[in-house]
Amino acid sequence: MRPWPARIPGKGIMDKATDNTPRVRTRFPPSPTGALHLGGARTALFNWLFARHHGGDFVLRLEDTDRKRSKDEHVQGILAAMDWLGLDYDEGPHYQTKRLERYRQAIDQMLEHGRAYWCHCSPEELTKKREAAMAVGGKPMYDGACRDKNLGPAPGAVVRYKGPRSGSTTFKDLVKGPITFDHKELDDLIILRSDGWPTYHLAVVVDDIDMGISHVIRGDDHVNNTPRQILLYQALDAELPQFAHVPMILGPDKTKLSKRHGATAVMDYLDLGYLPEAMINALARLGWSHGDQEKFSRQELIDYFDLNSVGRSAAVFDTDRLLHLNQRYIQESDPARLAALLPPFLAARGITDYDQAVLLACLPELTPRAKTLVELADWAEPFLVDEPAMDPKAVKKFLGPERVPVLERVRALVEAKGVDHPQELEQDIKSLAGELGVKLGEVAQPVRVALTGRTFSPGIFEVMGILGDGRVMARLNRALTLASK
RNA sequence: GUCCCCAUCGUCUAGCCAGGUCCAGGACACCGGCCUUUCACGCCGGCGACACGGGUUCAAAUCCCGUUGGGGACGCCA
Repeated sequence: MRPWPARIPGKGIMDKATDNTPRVRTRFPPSPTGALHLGGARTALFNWLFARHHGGDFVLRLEDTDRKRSKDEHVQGILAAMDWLGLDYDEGPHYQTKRLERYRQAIDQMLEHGRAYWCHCSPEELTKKREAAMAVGGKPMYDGACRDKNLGPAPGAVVRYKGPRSGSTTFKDLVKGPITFDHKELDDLIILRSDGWPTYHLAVVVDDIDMGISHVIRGDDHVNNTPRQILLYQALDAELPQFAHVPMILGPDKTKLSKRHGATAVMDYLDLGYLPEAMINALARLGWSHGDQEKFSRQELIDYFDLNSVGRSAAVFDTDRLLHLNQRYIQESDPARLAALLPPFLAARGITDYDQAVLLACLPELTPRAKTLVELADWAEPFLVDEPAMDPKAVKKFLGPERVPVLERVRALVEAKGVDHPQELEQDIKSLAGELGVKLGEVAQPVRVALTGRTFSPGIFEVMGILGDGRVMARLNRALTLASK
């Protein structure tokens, strides 16, 4: 039995007066200390899907209380990545740095109720204690030195939450089931830093309370934080949201995905020639499944997504699967859209001035062959430049003097009939091969190299049709010159 | 070290909650074949897993316990 209704109609559809079910509201709270990476993107996607599935709201919040590492360029990058993936938000972005007063007020409230206290321990002392505890094989926890000293504010002082010393906290994780932590495992965490800014734990809880978040869906690495945060909700006399912890995304070596695993930022994949829908699909299937279905449209994802189908174990991000998905999405993409996406990839190869009509015409022949936009640009190159680069190996093998007679016969055929009727041309060239007593390949390969400079390409008759009489003749002549010497 | 979590083909996973229909299904990758003017696409086939040990049961991939292995968390980062 799900703790929330299977279906909550969208905004304005249901009469609010009769709807006493709290509205589903999820959030994605990245910290702008780096680019949006795959794990974060998937967390964002799951929150987005959950909200969309239930007709609720998706809130974006930038957790920028780490004044040293937060950078505006990173918030721009994160916003761009969200946009690329099509993860639109109903609210935000909110910035924690703009809510400082509210955090201080919450901390004051806890101080007044005796649920927090000032601590004057120095970072150095704490580090020393932590190391000492580790050395003896214990869990490095704050020993509560200032807990009962009744200290007041002072330069360098911090505020700590005064947690229970006994008992335990249990929460029902929507993905993992019930999880219990003994309070003895928890120490008095800092909620206000000496620099006057709140810490993550305090800010996240206050924000989620204020923003009416109903479901906190986040990475596995936060399970340990959950009991501490639940205690904070209670210290603030607030209602608890539901928690769902999705498993980590691992690198090929099965450790937490990080920069050393290569392309881990979402936007890396834009540059690598991936389509956002392929990325979305791949991310969705990492840890979540819907029977044996592998490929999902955005709407299907929204319709089918549910936390019950999220797996409990960590998963390795498999770029081969992403690549395969990308290929399939490219195959079914509208040529016009692909043509619009291609310029940067073409430009990377020095192709900036080309015939748009030719691009559009060759795309249908190219999409079954390209797995990425980078590859697609590579396949398109011979069609878009005046004189395609000739692969030396291909020339050596197929454009020697012995090929001159064949090429001349082909040139004569093209000259006589043109390339507007590929089928007829195909028949003629097949007859030619028959007449010469050779296999079609003996004719086709030299022609292919002549036309594209490479030994592989779409069918040569298709190539001719796309190139048109003029270009075909020019390339045939060029090849003949090359073969003659 | 302590705490928490996890455990089905190389990888992503279905099946597990409601035990038998599973000598475990799909997908990616890989291998072979077909198609074929090249390269692809497509199609057909192959390889390949219930971590281990106990228990419960007529029956366990499915339930319980333990072991082992892996991951995560232990910050005035989030």
